[in-house]
Amino acid sequence: MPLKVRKNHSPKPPPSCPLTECMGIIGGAWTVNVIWSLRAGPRRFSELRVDIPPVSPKVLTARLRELEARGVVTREVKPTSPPSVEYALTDLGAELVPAIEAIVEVGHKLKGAPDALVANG
Amino acid sequence: MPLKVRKNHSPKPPPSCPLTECMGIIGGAWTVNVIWSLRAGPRRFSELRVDIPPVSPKVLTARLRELEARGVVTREVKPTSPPSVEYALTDLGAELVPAIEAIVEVGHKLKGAPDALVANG
DNA sequence: TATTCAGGTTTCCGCCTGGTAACCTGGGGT
DNA sequence: ACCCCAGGTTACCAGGCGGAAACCTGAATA
Repeated sequence: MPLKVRKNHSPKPPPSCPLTECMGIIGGAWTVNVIWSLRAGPRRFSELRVDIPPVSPKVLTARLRELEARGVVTREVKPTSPPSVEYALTDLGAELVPAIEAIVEVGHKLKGAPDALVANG
Repeated sequence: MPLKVRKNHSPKPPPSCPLTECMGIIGGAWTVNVIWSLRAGPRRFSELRVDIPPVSPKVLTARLRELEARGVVTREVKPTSPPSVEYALTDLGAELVPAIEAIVEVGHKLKGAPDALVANG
């Protein structure tokens, strides 16, 4: 038996790099899509699910909670029946929108074929 | 025995979303750091390793190959001895720099504590 | 002959991430 | 009495993704 050492041994080397730190957030699956979806105004949980069909409720919840904890989005429960929950970008979150716009822009121009590797002399 | 189905079954559902597609690239570990490191001019493999100490050669190679295949960086072998290899951003790659700048900007302002989650009623 | 140096490649292995599916809560409608 | 809806939560599970370490090539240098 090889003795598994838990990796939570020390509190973790600080990223100390704002780039790495921020990528730790927006790097999660569907995170940028959520922010993108919120750029035009507040949106409810189930609306986000429609905007981003492949996201599962589990992951969507996880992303929204992370973004809320980091101050990127707000969460507001409306006392309707059934209660609905609105998510919106904070000012901080709004700062990410131009970044994501640039990413989308590049996305449009990307060559889609990783197979192009083999074809070039 | 539960019958493992290979996932390469069909050529893959097209991302069809430029955002998701582009995140597929820059989402890889250290990718943004590489682009960030190249923003001020061309850089050799071992210089990048110095710029980004925690990156392993395996991963650095993988990232550079991907970025090259997608037209984000160029790779040029200089016939010195030993031969050195210079990587540089393409025009397309340069488009990502402002995006990454915005990400860095947000990174500076992020609250660092995910543990803040538990403390709230 | 051995070493160094650049720029990788290869193998192995563990973790974390994300997908799937089932379940939950509470009020309102019929 | 029952179901539905919103907005989740939970348990389980696979595999991809990245870290670590060892190895490789060819020319120049000691």
